[in-house]
Amino acid sequence: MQRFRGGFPATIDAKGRVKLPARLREQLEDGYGHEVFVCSFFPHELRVYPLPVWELVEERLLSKPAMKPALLKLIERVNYGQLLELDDHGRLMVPALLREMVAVEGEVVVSGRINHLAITKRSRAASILQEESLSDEELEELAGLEL
Amino acid sequence: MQRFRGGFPATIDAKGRVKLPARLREQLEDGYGHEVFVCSFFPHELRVYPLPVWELVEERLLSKPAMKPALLKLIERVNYGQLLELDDHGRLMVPALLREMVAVEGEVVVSGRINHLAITKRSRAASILQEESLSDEELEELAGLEL
DNA sequence: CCCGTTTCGACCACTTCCGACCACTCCATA
DNA sequence: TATGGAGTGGTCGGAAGTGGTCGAAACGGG
Repeated sequence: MQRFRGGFPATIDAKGRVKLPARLREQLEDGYGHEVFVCSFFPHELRVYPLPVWELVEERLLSKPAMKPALLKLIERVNYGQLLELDDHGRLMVPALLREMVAVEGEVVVSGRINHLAITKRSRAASILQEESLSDEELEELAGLEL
Repeated sequence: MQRFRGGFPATIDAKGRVKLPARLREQLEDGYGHEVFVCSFFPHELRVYPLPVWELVEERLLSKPAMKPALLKLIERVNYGQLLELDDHGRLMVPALLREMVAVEGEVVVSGRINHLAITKRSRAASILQEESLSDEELEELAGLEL
């Protein structure tokens, strides 16, 4: 199974178009075709799932027996997602509704996350990478991971 | 399993290219080929993993059951990494995004760290080597190590 | 129902970037 | 001094990214 890896810069223009970086687009189109499902789990990012992958994720979401509040919130968000196609330049046209709900526009980073792509504001990525080192407790957690 | 050992000077030129020191490059290419994954765990350094090694590390990172905050931060950082190839001179082209986000440029040190290479600013390496002696507590920790 | 406004997909043109290639210097060794 | 490996710097063309126009379709109000 093809894994998405790597973070690349991109921009969302005034019309809401995002050009997926070539490296990620290759991985996407070779493995799954050019249909994707775009949605948001969290306010700071958009997620782009290849359609076949999304169908599995959706299955898993809906099959959960107990409708815990967190799950309900998630499903409500997902319902505002969109099934989209890449145009011939590999661009996604993100509908106005999604753009409004998720505050991503202008300079963004598109990053591979194993089974989907994430679109986040570049400023957010920068602040995460530049964040000062982890606390002692956090370092403790990572001990034994053999990184 | 090939272990990386040794610290060597290198420079990152204006285009973001780093020539891996020959000694380390031999160890890398002989053992694993010329595909690498470059990412940042901490703001002051880049890490270069041979692809086969990275796949193991990634597995270990993702398989941790409890998503502790420190782990989440780490994974988010890793998502901005890049899959790269060495050019025919053994140089890595570090993408602008990573260069911006991790403050490494100009004079650096490339050092072997068992299973990966680290790229840090040379000034940082220098200050560590010149650092004043350890505190009493720190010396205490080291007792019995037979160094 | 009709028309003005908005939205979106297709198409086109320009700019930027980066990866491949080449040229040169600096040492160490013979 | 000749030679080869290592490190450094630059160029150049094709690919990738960016920005715009135009027309069809969708929508809402009168």
